[in-house]
Amino acid sequence: MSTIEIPTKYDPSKTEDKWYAYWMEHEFFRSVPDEREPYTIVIPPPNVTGVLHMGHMLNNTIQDILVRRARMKGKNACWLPGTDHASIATEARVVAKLREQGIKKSDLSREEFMEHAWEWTHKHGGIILEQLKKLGASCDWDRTCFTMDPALSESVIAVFVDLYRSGYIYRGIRMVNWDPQAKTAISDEEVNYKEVNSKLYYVRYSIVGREGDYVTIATTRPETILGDTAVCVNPADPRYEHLKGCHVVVPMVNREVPVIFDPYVDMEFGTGALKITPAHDENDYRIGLDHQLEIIDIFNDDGTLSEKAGLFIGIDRFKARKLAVELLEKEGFLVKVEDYRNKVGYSERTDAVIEPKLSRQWFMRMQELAGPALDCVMNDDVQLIPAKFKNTYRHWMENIKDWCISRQLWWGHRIPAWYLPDGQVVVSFNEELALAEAREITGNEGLLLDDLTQDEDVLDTWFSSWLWPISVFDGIRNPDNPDIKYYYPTNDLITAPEILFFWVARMIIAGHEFMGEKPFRNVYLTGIVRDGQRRKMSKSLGNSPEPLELIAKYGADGVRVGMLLCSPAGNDLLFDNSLTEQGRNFGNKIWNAFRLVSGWRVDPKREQPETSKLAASLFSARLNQDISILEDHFGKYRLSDALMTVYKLFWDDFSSWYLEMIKPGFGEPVDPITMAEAKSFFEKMMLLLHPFMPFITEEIWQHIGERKPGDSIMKAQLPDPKPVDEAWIVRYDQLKEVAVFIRSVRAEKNISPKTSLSLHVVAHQTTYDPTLDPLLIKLLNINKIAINGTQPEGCSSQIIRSIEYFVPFDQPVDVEEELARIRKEIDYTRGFLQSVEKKLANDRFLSHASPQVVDLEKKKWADANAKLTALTDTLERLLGAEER
RNA sequence: GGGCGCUUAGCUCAGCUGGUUCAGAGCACCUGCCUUACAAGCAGGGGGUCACUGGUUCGAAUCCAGUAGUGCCCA
Repeated sequence: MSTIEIPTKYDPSKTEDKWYAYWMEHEFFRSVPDEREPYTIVIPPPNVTGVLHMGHMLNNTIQDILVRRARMKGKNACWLPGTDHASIATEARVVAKLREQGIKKSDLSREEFMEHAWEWTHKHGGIILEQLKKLGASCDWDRTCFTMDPALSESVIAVFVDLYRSGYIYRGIRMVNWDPQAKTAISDEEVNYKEVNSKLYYVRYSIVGREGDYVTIATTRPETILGDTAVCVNPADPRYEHLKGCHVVVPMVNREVPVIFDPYVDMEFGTGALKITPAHDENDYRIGLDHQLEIIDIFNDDGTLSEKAGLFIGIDRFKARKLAVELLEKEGFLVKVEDYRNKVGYSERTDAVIEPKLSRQWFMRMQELAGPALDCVMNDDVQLIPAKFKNTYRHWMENIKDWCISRQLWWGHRIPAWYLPDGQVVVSFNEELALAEAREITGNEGLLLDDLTQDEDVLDTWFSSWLWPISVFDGIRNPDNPDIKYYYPTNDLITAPEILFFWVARMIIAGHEFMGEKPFRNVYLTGIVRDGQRRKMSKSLGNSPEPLELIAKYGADGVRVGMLLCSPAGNDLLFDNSLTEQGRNFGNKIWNAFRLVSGWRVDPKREQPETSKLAASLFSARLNQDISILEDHFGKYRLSDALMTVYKLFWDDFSSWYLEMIKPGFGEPVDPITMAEAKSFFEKMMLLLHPFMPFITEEIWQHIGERKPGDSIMKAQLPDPKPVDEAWIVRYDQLKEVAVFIRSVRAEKNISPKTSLSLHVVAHQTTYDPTLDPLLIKLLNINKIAINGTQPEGCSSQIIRSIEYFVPFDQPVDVEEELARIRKEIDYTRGFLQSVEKKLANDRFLSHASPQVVDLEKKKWADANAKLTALTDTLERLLGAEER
């Protein structure tokens, strides 16, 4: 093959789809339990409503790298994909879509609505997984799961029944975060608090029996005055001592309510008097319970005011706030209004302002279950990467609250609880079993299915995803099946720190509770993808590139490299297109190296030149060294560093050094041994790069050796780390330094690379190793190397590790400049030598420091001393030259 | 308000249990090159009081305390 046939630019669009189809066709992603060691990742299931965004790109690139690497290390790798039904988000989408068609949810029966929802899911649910294929994701697609698949749904119901029967699940009245738009309770974790500009209204309440006397309270929510059932002050507050036993009149509704005393009230805030609305504030509710206050719920489920409010009935809460302020002002109760900044909770799903609301919900007791889940993270049985998240994790687990698991929605797993006519509840796997149980507990054999009413609510989506690593292998229903026994516990979980608590922690809890074993060994927490201004990338901000367009422009390999270059674990990554550009450029570099090698003509009779033999020894040593470094980086999940290691290995050591060393002269053929070595090195590097850049490496791997149909780089084994020959590494580094010296001399003195130079070498207090001389001659256009001869006139010199190198040239030397440079170096070396001598003369250093450190200092002294001698020699020579 | 983390080159970050000439990498920048794989490239180069102050130590970017700035979690 000649270079003319291969284009000079690599075009990913010509290879990526082709190889993905090939991998699929040959089922290389498929995993079936066998005798090999398993390596398992379950995907964090994206929402069915979702489309691929930059966060997914990062997250799935990392998963694919780990899976592909494990596969190439001989493990039976299984990456299990799937999606999540996302109750609130999906239901909101479906409701919105129906509304567009003029259909109201309330006009539909539950069954009809579910049909629409399923239709929507079937149409859109798989999109994101299809997009992942463009990225090169090597998931076992045959195992794709959905949280509402029959098997997974049954698992969820079974777990609910089990936990109910063992007393962990209960029904209770609590203050919940109510989303009036979605008309459902949501969990604490789904509330985003944002700081907003609001107003603090000062309102006075007249005191019963004391005409003209008032107590003034401050509130940000004057509309909730309608639900006030007390005014509270701190018992230690002297300003309000006289109110003991008094009642006040709630403005607008003219309700008489007591003044109560509770140390909860902050005397510094506002006026020190607090209005109490037990139905609409968590703390007020608690105070209300303590003081046995009346509870008046003034809101409907949609956030409008209810009849209980007495005023503004049917009006939205924000509109009602305005009206309340107007009314208060008109009636003379409004004292003043101040600007105020406070934090307001918004629904993560609908962005509606959360309304704290009392309601009857299903809860799960968490404290006891959390114990093992906390321990296993603290003792690294489950390892968090980076470990800094252990602190946050502990803090949360030690203060864990009961989990509100019911949602007032239709889309999701309906709570398997049935109510009897007398209000009793039975929890069971299905209607029939529930009926049987109902008959048993009531003793009424005449009960019929129609007498039972199933709970209307569905379960929190996390109540199914917390089982994900188990239920995808059917471990809840069939704990002894071969899949769960083989793949569980999984190895790595790759996810975002944002869901450490409400997903990761709960999975760990579920793992211990239902499997008696952690669900995964390592949790790699990725950063958040941000733009250059550190803003989170989002659709609404419009600052996020469209992932598929990026892939089309730079290739999946380029995008993968770009994502990874800026993503140390746990750190946010500031994404910029220039990074993907760097990734694309790297692909092009690989491509052109391939063009070069594949363009060489082999002459089978040609002997291998000494230079190529040396080059192989050097590169082989470096390769082995980097393979070990890679092992280390992967072991610590430093994927960015791992990539950078291979990046530099390929670009610098392989392309810039090795290929230049073995490159045949223009028009000349290459010998068969060198060609074979070059191809073998190239192939090894494709293997090392494959997890990062699956497509280009497959393309080149297929061309660089003899392949049969069905062969793939995916099935090849990664090279194992071998002992590194340090002697070659030392020679290699010395060679590089000498080369840089000679090149900079050429650059400074404007000497063309075509002009041949001679090199003079003087070894100071050491022996010169001439092994690599042939390479110096070839790489740097040197015509001869003179060792320890007379020092030539008119030359540049440099000392590299006690060896002094001289490059003579025809032009006159600027002696003054040389002298200044040498003197500067002498000063520096003297200073350094002195600091070392000071250490060595210090008894306390000698007695405290370890022997290795002392030896090291002695060696530093010897090296510096040798260098100083050489520098002084040079100085004297230059001074001599100047005198003449 | 409580808890946790961070601050190293213009940018993004490494720097493991204090000890090489320890101050690093990539990108960006500057200079010179269309050298027969690659200008999506090649060669060379500049750039930092390791946030500040104090302490421990023979020795501190590294350990400790305080200060300032900044971020996250919880309330």
